[in-house]
Amino acid sequence: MKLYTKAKRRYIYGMENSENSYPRPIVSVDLAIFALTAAGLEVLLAQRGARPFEGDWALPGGWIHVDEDDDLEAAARRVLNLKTGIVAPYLEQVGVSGDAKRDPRGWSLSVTYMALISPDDVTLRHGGNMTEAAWRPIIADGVDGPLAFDHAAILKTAITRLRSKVEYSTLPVHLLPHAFTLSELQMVYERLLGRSLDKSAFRKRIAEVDFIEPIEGEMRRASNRPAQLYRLKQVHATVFFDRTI
Amino acid sequence: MKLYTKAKRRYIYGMENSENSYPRPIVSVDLAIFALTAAGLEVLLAQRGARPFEGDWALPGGWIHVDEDDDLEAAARRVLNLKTGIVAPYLEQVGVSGDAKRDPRGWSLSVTYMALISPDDVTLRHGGNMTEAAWRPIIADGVDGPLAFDHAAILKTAITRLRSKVEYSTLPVHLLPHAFTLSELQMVYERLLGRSLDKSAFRKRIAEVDFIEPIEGEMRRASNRPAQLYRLKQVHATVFFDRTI
DNA sequence: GTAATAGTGTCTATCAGACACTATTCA
DNA sequence: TGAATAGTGTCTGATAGACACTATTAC
Repeated sequence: MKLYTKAKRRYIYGMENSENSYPRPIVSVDLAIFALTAAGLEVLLAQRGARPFEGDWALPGGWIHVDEDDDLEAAARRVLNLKTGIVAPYLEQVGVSGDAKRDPRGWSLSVTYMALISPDDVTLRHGGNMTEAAWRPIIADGVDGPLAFDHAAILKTAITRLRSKVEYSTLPVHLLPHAFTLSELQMVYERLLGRSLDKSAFRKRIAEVDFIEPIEGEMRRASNRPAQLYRLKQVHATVFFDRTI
Repeated sequence: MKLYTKAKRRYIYGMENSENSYPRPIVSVDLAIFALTAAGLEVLLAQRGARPFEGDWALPGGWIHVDEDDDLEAAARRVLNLKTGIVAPYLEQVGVSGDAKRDPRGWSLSVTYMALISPDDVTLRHGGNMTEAAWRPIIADGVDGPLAFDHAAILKTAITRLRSKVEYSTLPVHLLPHAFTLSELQMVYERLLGRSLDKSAFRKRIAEVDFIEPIEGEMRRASNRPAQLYRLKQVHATVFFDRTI
């Protein structure tokens, strides 16, 4: 899709410093929202209600509202809240995808954020240019079936990022609700990694990075020994181990 | 800088699916180009020859040329070649910075790439909207003196990314020329980390990740025992250690 | 008491790093 | 031979992980 001839582009280029009339790419913010449910790791997808790719599934996203969003992260948080009702989850920029062909409307950018949420906290919403939203299980490096735009590639990048951080960081804690036990935290790691961990070694590792604290007097009770409930010490500090969990 | 009233924006929003006439942010591609010289780790800066921030120093960058650049990385490579003459160095997307205020011309995005190059390979060039280019030493988390836009923050992110990868990956090899000795590679790590490494342990680590190979028959000669020269096995495969180097 | 899970202690095989050693060139 | 750096071997203190143990609740 060639909007300008080279000569025309050069002319505009010469003006860029005064008025910046250089042709601008389209920019959207898209989210890979992950949750760990009974079915395993899942991602939230939205069915598109408008062209292009009408009826196809895609990562939920939207345009930047230049008069409303202070910055990129604010735009991502707005989209997240619009789709899930969640206000303050873990949100991390994954990267940008941009080329001439990913969107038939022209040269476009997608700024991708990854969100980790607890399924308990979500209220799915839809509207705007999406007709439906649904959780879809992660299989291998993506989901079953095609996605709109280059969202399959974007999702793969986000999954890779998530998996690599599971091995080396405290990031998975954001998939749990506010209060959780050490056994629950260990299970999150085990399910994401697909292997079992030694309880003693796991607790040693968690203790030495010191990112959670017991909630005084609060216990998870069942028909066995009660378990201490923990919470994050500081919500936004992801700690990295110097080796595998 | 409010270009549209809320009502106006909503009207345009309604059209987005047919013609995407939603207001678009400005997008630039900026580079943090690192090299390890006699003076230490340095970054290439360009002095701006046009408003805004005329005369200030900035990361070299440019606009996306929608009729010329196939994708974001192509745009970054074009800018890199324009400034340094280098064709195929290590290039990695660091992230996007975007908000309403970083550029006085309006809501803008900067897609940042980090490049690692060998100082031997560079031929500095300037022209276009930059008057001069210069290598500036990295001090702590940035350079001495202010930078245009939010480039100081962007540079800080790139430096952090580089430092974290030095500890855990084979990435520093890209700061060396095509052929290098193991002692030279170790020195690169030592200078970047600011601490000395044990030769035996270092070589064990390098050997086990298997990313370089000896160049048959080629040796670095001086007035001592000659050293085997090595090269990267596959240029674009950065290997990660499962612990600190 | 039993069942079930929480939480802790100990022992060992492994290995990263310290250090010393040998190798190979030039002058 | 001496100087200088390349390259290798060995030993040990630290520790990750295996495994067994104790603790505390419901019933």
